[in-house]
Amino acid sequence: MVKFDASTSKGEQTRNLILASALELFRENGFDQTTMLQIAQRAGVAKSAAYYYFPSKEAIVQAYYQRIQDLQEQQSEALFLNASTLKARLNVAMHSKLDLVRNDRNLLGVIFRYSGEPNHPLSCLGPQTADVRHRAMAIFRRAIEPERLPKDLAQLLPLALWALQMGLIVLFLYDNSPDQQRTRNLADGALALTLKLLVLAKLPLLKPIWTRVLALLREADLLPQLP
Amino acid sequence: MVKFDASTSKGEQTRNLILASALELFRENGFDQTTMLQIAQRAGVAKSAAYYYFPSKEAIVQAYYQRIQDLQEQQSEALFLNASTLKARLNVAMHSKLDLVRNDRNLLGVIFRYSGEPNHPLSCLGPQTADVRHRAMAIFRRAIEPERLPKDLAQLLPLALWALQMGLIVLFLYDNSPDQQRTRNLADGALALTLKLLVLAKLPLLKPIWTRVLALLREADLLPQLP
DNA sequence: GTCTATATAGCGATAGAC
DNA sequence: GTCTATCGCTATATAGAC
Repeated sequence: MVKFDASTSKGEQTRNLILASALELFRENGFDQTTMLQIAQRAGVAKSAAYYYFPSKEAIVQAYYQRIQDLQEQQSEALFLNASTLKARLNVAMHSKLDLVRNDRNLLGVIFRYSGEPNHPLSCLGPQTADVRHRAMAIFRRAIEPERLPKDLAQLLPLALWALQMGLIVLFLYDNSPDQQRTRNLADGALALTLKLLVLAKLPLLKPIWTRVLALLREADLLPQLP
Repeated sequence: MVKFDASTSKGEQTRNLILASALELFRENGFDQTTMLQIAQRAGVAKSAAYYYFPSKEAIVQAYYQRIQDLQEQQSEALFLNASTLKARLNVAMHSKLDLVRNDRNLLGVIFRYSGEPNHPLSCLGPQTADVRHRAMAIFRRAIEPERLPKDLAQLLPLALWALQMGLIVLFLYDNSPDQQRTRNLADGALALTLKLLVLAKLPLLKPIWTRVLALLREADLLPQLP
């Protein structure tokens, strides 16, 4: 039977407790240095209880990342209200994610562990994580929604901006400049350039280039075919 | 004292034996299903001997990847001799790597495991793997060498093409079309587009775009500063 | 459905042989 | 420098309690 208040059911509470304990320990001692036993002990449960809720230590980080995505959805929705230009909205969509993970750069890298293994359930590019991936793209879709863009660009942009964001997150993890300012500047510059390219895209000289890019991506099955 | 014939010294032989045994087992049973004990047993040594030569199971895959890089250097050098156009040379540089890993797609994904962890010795973007990374870029540098390209483009292209190659390799791992033809076509299309953009780059309309891209990458410390 | 106690197998470290 | 024997610790599976 479905619980009415699943968010605070007994199981959900225990799960949250384990997640919170794990994040504390990860932040204190690092991911690899933390053991499942420590996590369970801090949460006051048996080790096997932790495995009941999370199939692996890495799965805890995946749960953390889903929570980040929840938060980004809430925050960006609020920030969009005060963002009147496309530029402002793209900046919100791009930077709000970086803002949320700013203090967890050590932790976040674990998300990428199985990116080269298509069959692993935690592959950040695999079918099992499609939900959080599509939700991240949806935020970019919301950002460009008010504009009157051609259909194919409206289709391409969320994917392209999501890919840019993933790349920037990786750079963010490697960035040792103060407050990762280098990555922030690159994000700003890349978005400004995107806007410039959107304008130039209409010119007859560049139109065939755009057409080719879109055709290529469709052939590679990276974009859904147009109806 | 330095050995004269290091490639066939006792240690090197054992190391090669362990590497070969590991690759056999990885291909037979998969990376995760294979244990260090199995590897050592097939090589006829103690488990701790395997750990003497390779600090971890993942490090064996890294050694495999370095060997692939060796082979690509030899092969591309030979193939360059018959490649007279820039297009042909770029195709050699891009496809020869894919050709070499074609049958090890399960294995290869492991090299991306620590891509989000800058301090891990096996991070494919970290300082400890810079050598193989720079060697991969050098092949693209050799491919464009005969052309008379402006200095900044000659600097940008090896990095950009290497990044493209890394992306294509990931796609290659996820590509379930026959012989990964989808990825091959995307590689061809992306290279053709690159050539087109090189031509258009000289136009006054696009010159400022190029300048901006280069400035952005320099600011982000992704390209070495010009003298 | 939620959780525990127990068991196993593998990683990786260490001390030391040759 | 090359390699072995051994050991502690951890991840994770399983059987079953409530």
